[in-house]
Amino acid sequence: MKRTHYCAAFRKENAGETVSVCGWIQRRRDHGGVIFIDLRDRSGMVQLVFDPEVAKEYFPVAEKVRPEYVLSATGKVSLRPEGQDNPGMETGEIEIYIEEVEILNASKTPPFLIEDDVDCDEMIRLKYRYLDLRRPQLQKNFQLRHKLTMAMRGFLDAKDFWEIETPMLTASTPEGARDYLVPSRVHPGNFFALPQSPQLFKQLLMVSGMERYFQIVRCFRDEDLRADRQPEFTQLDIEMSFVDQDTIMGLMEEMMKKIYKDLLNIDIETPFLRLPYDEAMNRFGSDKPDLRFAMEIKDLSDLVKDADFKVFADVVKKGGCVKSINAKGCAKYSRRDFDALVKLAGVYGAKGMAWIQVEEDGVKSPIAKFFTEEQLTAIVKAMDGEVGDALLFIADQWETTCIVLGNLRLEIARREGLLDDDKQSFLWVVDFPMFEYSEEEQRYVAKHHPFTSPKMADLPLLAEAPEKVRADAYDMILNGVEIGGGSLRIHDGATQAKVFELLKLSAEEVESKFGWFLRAFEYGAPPHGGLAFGVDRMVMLMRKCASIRDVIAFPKTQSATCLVSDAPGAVAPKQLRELGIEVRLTEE
RNA sequence: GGCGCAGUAGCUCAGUUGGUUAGAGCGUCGGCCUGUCACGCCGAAGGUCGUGGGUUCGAGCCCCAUCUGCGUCGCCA
Repeated sequence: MKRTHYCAAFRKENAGETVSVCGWIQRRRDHGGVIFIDLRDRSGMVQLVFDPEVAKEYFPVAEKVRPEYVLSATGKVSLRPEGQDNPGMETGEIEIYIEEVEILNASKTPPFLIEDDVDCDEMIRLKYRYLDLRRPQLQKNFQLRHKLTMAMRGFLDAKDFWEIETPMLTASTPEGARDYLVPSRVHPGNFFALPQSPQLFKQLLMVSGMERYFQIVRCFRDEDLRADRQPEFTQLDIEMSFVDQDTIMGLMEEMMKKIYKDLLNIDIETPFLRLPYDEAMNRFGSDKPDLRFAMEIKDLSDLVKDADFKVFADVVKKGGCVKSINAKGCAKYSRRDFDALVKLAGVYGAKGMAWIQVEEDGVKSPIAKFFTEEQLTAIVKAMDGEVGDALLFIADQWETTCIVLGNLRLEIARREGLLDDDKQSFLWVVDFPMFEYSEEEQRYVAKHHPFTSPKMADLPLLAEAPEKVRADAYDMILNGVEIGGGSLRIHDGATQAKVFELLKLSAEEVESKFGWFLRAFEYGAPPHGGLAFGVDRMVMLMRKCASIRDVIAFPKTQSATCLVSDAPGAVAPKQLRELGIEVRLTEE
């Protein structure tokens, strides 16, 4: 078997060369006397010509082969006859007159065509993933993914980082996502957990004096899946000693700038905008705002608190707020459209949604009758409402109001085509709250993780007003997607103890769950911090993929199964006996 | 766990008010064809209508349950 070139390597300059190519048959066009075969490999396609006068003994081979057969072919690159160029093909100016061909393997008829525009049920694509992956679009996704991780390694190596591996079989820790567990045969009844992230180990590496660490690492979280969430996913995990927040963020901006330039030839502006969490929520209704478009949220509580509209007035009285967005040009929406938006608001917890359509002859609104002319004019003015706009209102507790409007803002943007795929809107969201109160658990829980450092300035608030304590935490956002996040870490035992106390973790619990980790901090832990990027999400954004499954070679379905291997599956009774495990399925 | 969409030939889909033998395009198979590139022409094969139950003289279609895939809320320190 010979191979001198990739299929897509040929241009008219190659005419006259004798070459050998290998690949899969894309399509065969049999004209009786002459047969054309499009041969595909990783690089693209080239047209092979079987002419009985050139290689008579191989003509029967060309008659026999079918799509996805694997061939090795040798022949002479030739300019195509006058007028026979195919401008839609990279190699459309030439073709290869085959002198010799070998069938390296036959193929069953594939269940679907191997083409970019296959319109095929994803279940079948996932079952035959190895065929789906032959499609050029998916191959490009993995080529870029490779280039991305290579670029990350190159950049970080140049900045004195060391790539160090951490355990996959590790300890289950409370807080955070549900763990994937691995039973121990040697210690029946005991379990490892697969890492949700290498968080604790990378901090130990800082105690170890590694100073600058990174790892491109698989992480596991046993939670429900989404279009951008898989139970196993890849992080670029980074940690540094002796740095402040600005140093970390500046370095990461430099990395993103280089990656986008080198891989996509896109220039991105640095430094990125730094938006405090409160401001992100107030102006955009999200802790990962999409800043490719404006449509900012405005607070109208003061304007409406004395109006006759009880719904608004009561919410404000109870400490909530009334906020609004201006959906430019959406006054044209039908009652049906507004009802759909109300329904959407309900999904995110709103009890209702009010709206005002600003029209030539005044405002039109189901709630107009509750307001005076002056009040309506003031509201429209406050929202910069012009004829043709629709103002959407939500009245609720602060967080709900923000989140609902944030999602309405995105929905309007989608409907109105405001989301430009070619725009890269990077920013940092900073100053996250350290804790949030969990109604379910009746206690405060860490919003990031319990090793995140509170802001020094907010330390006095730790005891009396934990919800007001901000953390030295930061998320990198691109086009409304959280692509990375991290924090400075607590490196002194006293602060860490206070945080655990606030999280209502008893000394015994802390000792049993984190004792092994905290002990390290008694031996001279340097100040340190870091962050982690979602590699899959970055590839998605760079390749404009709608699904994270398109950037993972063998992804799981929404119910966390693998359709290629049929995992998870039952195991032999012997395996369970060795592990001391008995399976008892509860019948519902 | 909740809400929503989908499941009919290998693939993508159509299928009327519940009524004889469930159709089309692509693909596949066979034949013809020396310049196609989604080649063309002629012919053929190919179906548990996701699964189970119910209503009915009769169900692809109506009802109930269930499975699978996708989206989403909860969840994801």
